[in-house]
Amino acid sequence: MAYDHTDIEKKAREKWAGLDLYSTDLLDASRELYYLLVEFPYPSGDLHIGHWYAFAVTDIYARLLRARGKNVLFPIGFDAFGLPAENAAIKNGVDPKEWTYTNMERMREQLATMGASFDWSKEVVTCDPEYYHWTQWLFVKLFEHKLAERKEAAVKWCPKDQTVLANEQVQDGCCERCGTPIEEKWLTQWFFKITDYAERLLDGLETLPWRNEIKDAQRAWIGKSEGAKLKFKVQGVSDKEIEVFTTRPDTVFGATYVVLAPEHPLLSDVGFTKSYMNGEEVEKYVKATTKKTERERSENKEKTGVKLEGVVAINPATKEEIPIFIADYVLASYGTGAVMAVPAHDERDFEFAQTVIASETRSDPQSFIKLVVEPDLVVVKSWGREWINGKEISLLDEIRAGRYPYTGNGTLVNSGEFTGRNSEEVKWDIVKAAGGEKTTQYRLRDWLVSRQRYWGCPIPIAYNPEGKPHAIPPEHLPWLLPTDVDFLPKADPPSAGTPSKSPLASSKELKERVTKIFGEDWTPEYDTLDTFVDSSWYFLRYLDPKDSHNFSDTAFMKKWLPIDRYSGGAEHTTMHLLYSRFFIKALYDLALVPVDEPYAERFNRGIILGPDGQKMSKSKGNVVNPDEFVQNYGADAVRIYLAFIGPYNEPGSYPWNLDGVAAMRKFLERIVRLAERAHDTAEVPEAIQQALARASVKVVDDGDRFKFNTAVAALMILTNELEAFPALPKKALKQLIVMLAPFAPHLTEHVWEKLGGKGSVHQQLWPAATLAAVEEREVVVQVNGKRRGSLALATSTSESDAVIAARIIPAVVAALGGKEPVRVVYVPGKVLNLVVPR
RNA sequence: GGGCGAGUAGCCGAAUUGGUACAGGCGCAUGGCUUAGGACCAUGUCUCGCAAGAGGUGAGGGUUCGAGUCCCUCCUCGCCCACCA
Repeated sequence: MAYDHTDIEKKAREKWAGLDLYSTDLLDASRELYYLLVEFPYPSGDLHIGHWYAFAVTDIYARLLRARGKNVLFPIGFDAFGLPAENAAIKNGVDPKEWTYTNMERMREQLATMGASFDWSKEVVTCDPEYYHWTQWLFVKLFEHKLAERKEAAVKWCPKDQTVLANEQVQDGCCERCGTPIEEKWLTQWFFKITDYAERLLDGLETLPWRNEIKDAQRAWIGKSEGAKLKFKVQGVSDKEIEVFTTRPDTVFGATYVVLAPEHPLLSDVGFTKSYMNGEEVEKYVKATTKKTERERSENKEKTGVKLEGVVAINPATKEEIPIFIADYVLASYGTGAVMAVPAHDERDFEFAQTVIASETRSDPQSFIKLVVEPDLVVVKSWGREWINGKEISLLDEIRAGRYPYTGNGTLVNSGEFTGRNSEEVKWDIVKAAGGEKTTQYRLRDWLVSRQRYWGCPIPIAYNPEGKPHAIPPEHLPWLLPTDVDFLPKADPPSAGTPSKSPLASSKELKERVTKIFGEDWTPEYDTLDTFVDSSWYFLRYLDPKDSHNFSDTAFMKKWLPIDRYSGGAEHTTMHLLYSRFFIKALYDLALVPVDEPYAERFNRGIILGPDGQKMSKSKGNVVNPDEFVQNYGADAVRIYLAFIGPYNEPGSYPWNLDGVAAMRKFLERIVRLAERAHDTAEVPEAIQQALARASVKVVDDGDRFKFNTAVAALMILTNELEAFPALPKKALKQLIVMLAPFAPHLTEHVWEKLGGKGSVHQQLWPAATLAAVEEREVVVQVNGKRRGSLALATSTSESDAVIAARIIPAVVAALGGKEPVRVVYVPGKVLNLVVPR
């Protein structure tokens, strides 16, 4: 029986299609329901190794679950809006829609060659009006409940893609998509109020059984910090005050100046700007910093800033007059965009005092360093010595001399009535005394969802003549993406208050549509939605993608949610995963979905490296093309290899071994040969039954843990064991084939037929594992923890009987050296340790 | 700089709760079969040792009858965040 994989795979797929094997009957509750989700792909055009790793391996689990009698929903679709389609349009003049749909067609065919058992009848395509109709409907719901709102804020801008980006989409100060250094702008944009849910997003993590890496990454991203808002009155301009956020209000007595971010709103407040004399210099600095990319701002270690001349703020604790600066080390987008500077107790403020203050005020920077917290002597004792400038000096002396910022807690000094108290203990009393209020800040920013791009879901909003946004009424949804549009991005970035330069602004049809519905002087929203909005709810739509009355079916949602297991990439931890958790929580509050966490389990898979152990990249020339291997060795060999390459339950990185797929091919060929010599014997020998049962249990356990590497190893061991039997019953071999079927769906279908199996191998139930209660197990006998022999003992053997048996072993007798054990440690079935005095 | 994770053979990796360290695969070696084979089969493959045995999971220490697994210090690598007040 030759193994012609091309022919075998083609025939197997035709057979499955004929039997309609993978359509899920959502109403069939006679079996246990299981919703297995894998992140849907972007239709980039070609299936690469990452796609195979994502879909083929998750498919193994879908098939395992079905074999175990579960009613499995394993859907697929396309995250089809997005920048690459539009960029292709700009570059090659093709219609983004055509580009996208052509790619999807190709990818459907390619996905089929994997042997993936997706239920295509529930396919979801986010750029179909039937889908984005409901994205828009959900947007309107959020808008009506003030969870979607327009506001002015410091936002990230990509000068190449000509669009704003969400905070999460900036990596290393660069645009996630194109790598261009991003700029910060102050703009009016649409936001989802994810910060309202910060606390609940944190709470929800407590009960989720996800791996800690994922939960910790989300916690870090949300970045909760407890602190206080304090108000610094501006002297001379009575109604102005500068509000700062600090996590260390206990150091307020040491605040010797205040710093505003260059984008701080006060700097565009006429009442305030006329209060200082060096307006020109300030404006120059502001302009210079806003021009800088975020990367330039953070890479430049040297701090810069300008003092506002002729105006001072009042420290609310000391009532002293202190200078005001602007400096770009203060972020406009965090806290209040202003900080109180305590150079004695904050490294950044200390550095600023050493450099900028020295040059800006012509006074001794030391006069700004006011010690208010002294390290407790206990602390100093344990780490109190440091080498500074090559000399060993008491750190306490350095701190007292103002030559070293001390950022820990300790005893307050120079702090009025609080002097002598513990800084941590009186922190909140100081807030009260200074007239401030306790607040919690989050690193998480509201989710910016507007994009100045064409190929996205149109935001279903129109503006009245006063510029107030109104939702497009439901009867006009889907709010279609116009086609009479010039995609080319406009050169100038938008600025606050100016009309949008988005591609949609060039559509006459869109404007006419708005005029017709709302009247003259009304204008459409020209921005489109971030594609992460599309993907925040797609898994709800899978339940009934053709429903034209609802975004999803309530009865189905009650049955099938939450998703049992979600398989995806680690790169989505702080983006998609966080966004969709927020989205579901918001919809839960609006009573639209029955659960407030979407995913019961989440598994982040790893990545496949090139054969050289480096990340695959065209420039390194180490890209592995899966098609080549599929052609030479078959899809099944590639599937098994990917399952075998490493544990799927942790986001490690695994180098592609050039001989690996060939090895799996050899394994499959051994299976074929094994099938050829199987007999119609009626009885399956006990030893074979046990080998089958061991594999059956192991594969199920490992599968549930997403450890397909050891599951494959178990099947290899089983194959080795079966090969050793001269007479192989077909019955036994069929069980091996059923267990191998999830991994190698095509070949096993072929072999199943050859063995005379009925129907499809994929309709067979998992072999019941009747592991004989093993009476005897090998027990290791140790003397003082050293292995001295072993015994085959029933698990029911008592400790004293075990000791008697052990004391007959010569090596044990020798090791005991005539001494009596003073202690015996006996773990039945595992170990017997005799402890003697040394 | 901060957070998280990981270091086991020539390579990828096994080792559910602390209980025989290195399963399975690759690679390599020897032999068989063969006109030949990069096919297939068999055997071997952590180190030292003829053997009995001893040592061995990045380094050092600790807890324990017993540590790859737990604790402390350090080193290296990876990922994420990064002037977040």
